[in-house]
Amino acid sequence: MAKKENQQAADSTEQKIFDAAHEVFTQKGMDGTKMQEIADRAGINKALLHYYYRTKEKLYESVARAVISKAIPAIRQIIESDLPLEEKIRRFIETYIGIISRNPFIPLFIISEINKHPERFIDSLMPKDLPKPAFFFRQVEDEIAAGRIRPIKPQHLIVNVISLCVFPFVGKPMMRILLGMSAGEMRLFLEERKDEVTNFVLAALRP
Amino acid sequence: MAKKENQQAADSTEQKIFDAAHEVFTQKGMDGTKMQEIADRAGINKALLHYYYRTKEKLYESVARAVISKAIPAIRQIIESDLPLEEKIRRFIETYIGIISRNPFIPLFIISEINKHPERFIDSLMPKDLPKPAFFFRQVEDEIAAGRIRPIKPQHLIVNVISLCVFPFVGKPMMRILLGMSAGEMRLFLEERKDEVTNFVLAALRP
DNA sequence: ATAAAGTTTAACCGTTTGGTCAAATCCGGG
DNA sequence: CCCGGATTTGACCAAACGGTTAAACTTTAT
Repeated sequence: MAKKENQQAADSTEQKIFDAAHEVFTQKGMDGTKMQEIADRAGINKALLHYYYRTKEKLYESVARAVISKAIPAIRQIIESDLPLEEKIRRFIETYIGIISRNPFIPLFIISEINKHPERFIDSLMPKDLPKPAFFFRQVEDEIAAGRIRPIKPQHLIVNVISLCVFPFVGKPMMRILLGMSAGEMRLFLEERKDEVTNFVLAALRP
Repeated sequence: MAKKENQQAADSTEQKIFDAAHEVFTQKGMDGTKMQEIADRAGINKALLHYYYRTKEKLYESVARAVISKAIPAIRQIIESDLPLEEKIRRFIETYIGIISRNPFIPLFIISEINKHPERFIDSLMPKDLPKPAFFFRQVEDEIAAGRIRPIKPQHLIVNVISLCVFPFVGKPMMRILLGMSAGEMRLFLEERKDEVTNFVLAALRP
């Protein structure tokens, strides 16, 4: 009982650090983040960062792993499921946009990380359980062969769908400027994305 | 004549600094770039960075302005031209993907900058001559009214086109992992994007 | 109650960083 | 050649930065 409370207290400091680091790293990246800032945000002494996480690098990797793993399982389940293709595409779009809406830092963080430190991403951050799109590709090809969708390379299709889901969130500030929208208008616009992307993709696939 | 040579020598040091800064800033961002590194890359004494550009911030802004302005004029000309809609979309895709292919750092740089420092972007880096999409929007609406394309909100259309053009380049390392491609295969894949995006968009617009 | 283990603190460390400054050097014109 | 302006150099600066350390404090186990 007393041991359990202590465990929670230890978890609490470690968790405080993690949460603060999560906020600052996702906002300012690795280089722009100072350890003192994380400590300030967590309301603790900076030395504790090293007590619990040893180095800045390791703290960053912990956060990065958590960020990266936030999206993978649900996406993987859909990609590898045996739902009919159209239903799969609908589900993918709905799920992916849902996840990104609730965690808008994810795409930019991952993209930034993988572009700046490809080796680190591949060597230690990349999840082992990435979705395998082979079944999806076969589905696309079967639908093409059956004449139910127009011919398209499956690789391009999946890249198109991902692009349409992700980029408006990544490029949101710029889209907003280009479209001359207020913050409220932009929020509404992004809420429409699920339907708009689904309709666009399915329309593009008509034979 | 002799004065001209001196002018060129001055330009040469300033240009050397700019070119080196361009390389390092676009790769490592503002926070990850050290002034000594730029000086090393330019083969000059670090104090010259301050002689010519005063501060790191000003040097960064010079580079950022150049990066941002690389894409705008050609894009703007197309968006605001009175080409027929289908031709406009073809031209836009071809031009935009062409620019990004030759300058793959542009999207990530701009996205990173605008997400990390929106005020700086809006206050001092944003070009005054951004494309105004109003005419494009009217064209889309006219084509819908005439039954030549299927109904779609013009704002979503332009965001879709931009997303399809840009994101595969921004997310290239991740796409490559997902698709299990070699570097050579990925290059070929990106070369196909012009046609694939054009076909996809035009297919999506069929009535 | 006591000792051991765990956690926290605050001062400190060496290195790095953007920037400064005065002297040296270069250049062009008279 | 001399002079003044422009450019370059190399040493230096203070602050920032990730990290260390030993002592103090807290918690746990006996």
